[in-house]
Amino acid sequence: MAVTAGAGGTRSVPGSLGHRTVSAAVAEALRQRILSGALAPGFQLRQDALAEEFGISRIPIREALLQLEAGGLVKIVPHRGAVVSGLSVEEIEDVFQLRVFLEPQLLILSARHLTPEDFSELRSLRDEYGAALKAGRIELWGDLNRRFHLGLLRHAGRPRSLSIIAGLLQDCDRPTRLQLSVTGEVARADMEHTTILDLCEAGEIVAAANLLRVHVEHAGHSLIEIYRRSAASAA
Amino acid sequence: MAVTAGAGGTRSVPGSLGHRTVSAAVAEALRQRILSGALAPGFQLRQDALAEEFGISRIPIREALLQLEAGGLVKIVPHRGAVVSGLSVEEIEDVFQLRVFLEPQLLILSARHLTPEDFSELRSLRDEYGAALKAGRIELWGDLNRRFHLGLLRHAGRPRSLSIIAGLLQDCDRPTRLQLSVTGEVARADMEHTTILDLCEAGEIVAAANLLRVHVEHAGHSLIEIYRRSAASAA
DNA sequence: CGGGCGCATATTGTATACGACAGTGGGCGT
DNA sequence: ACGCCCACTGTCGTATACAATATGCGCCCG
Repeated sequence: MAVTAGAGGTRSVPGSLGHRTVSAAVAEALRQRILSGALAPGFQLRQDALAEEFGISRIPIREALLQLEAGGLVKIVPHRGAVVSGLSVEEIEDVFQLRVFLEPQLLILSARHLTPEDFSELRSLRDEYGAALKAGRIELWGDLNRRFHLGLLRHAGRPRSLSIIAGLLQDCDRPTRLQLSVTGEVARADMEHTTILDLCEAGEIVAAANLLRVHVEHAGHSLIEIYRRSAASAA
Repeated sequence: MAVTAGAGGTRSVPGSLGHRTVSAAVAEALRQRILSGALAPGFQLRQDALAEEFGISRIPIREALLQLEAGGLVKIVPHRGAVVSGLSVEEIEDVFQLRVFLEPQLLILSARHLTPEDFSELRSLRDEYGAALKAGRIELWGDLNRRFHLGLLRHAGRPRSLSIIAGLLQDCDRPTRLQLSVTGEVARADMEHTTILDLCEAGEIVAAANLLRVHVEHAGHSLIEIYRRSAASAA
């Protein structure tokens, strides 16, 4: 369909991109905007405006918003529209506490089943992460971090836990990115990732799990510390 | 809207019900059907058929399906429709391990903040539960159990954990209901609920948390035991 | 002069209609 | 005879059009 509408004007729906449906593409685009902070928490998303901007009708917009609501990125109130949802300090603390408990546990289950291919993939993710760090490509950081963590835990045989962690990682990502002047933290994370990987490959699974726990704990404390100072936004 | 279409036939959308939109009502109706087992895992949901059955157009159906996919009840494949998703034994084990881990922890945080009103509400839920048990109203069981558990944990100050547990409880519900000839288990659960409530009210928080852990553990083991025997369905 | 009611408007929710994709069966070529 | 290509069919995805609902403002009444 897409490109018949020359009328639409200024737009850029990446139908060319790998997505199979327009609504999925829009969902992805909006997700990026929200995670990147371009759309601040509390911002109201109006269907008409989005539809016009993307040069499409409101139906795919609505379905995209539904998908985002599933991921907790927006909140939809019937007849009143969708607003970008933010996380309170309380919620962030909760998210990190869950990660601290769940991730090491899964790593212990998963580590012994990591294959050489897994290690190679994880190393390449870590390399990309380091490269993104050096290049200052902040917008890549969250996704790479997420894929790294999930890759580590992939073989734990706990599918539900894994999908929960995926959600937690995504929710960590946004507030983290907002206060990302702390590149020191990211560099530290990079080093810790490497060490965790080495420990896993060496069979030092418990040590790896402990380091992972510390790694997440530290990231959480650091983020909450920063978050508390700029006590402005609310949910 | 709705009722202009007398043509539809077997109408059942309860617009009278508290729902504010049709799609939400449809989502709820389908959720009930799936959780009650009326729609078996693997069943393909065709939008046309559902639209005709409810006497509405496909749009609210689509949005309802999106919402269900968010809750993990169905899986949507682009251009190929939605199928009811089932849980593998592996997933059920995971769900119960998560509950065993999370619920006692939250109870310890929540118990001391339960108000007299909370206790009164929880007792009345427990009473309803017992009444449903005696009356054999199986379809009420899951919802009451869910509300009871969530009510206990309400004041833990861990919003994200709470919503995760809500999802876990929902996912427990369906497989549990399928094999519900084990009324003995339900009766046992009823007694344990009462004891947990008493312990909380008496301030024996740790004891309550321990009993809650045992309660969930037992329910999990029992369900998995049964589930393994009738090893038929898959995800 | 203040408070409650009703209309106007903006936005969302739903219906209908059309175009597009995946799966399938028959016809054709080799 | 076997395999490939093409048109067909069923279903989904999206566009357009209409109806319903929430909000803000002005007006009437107390």
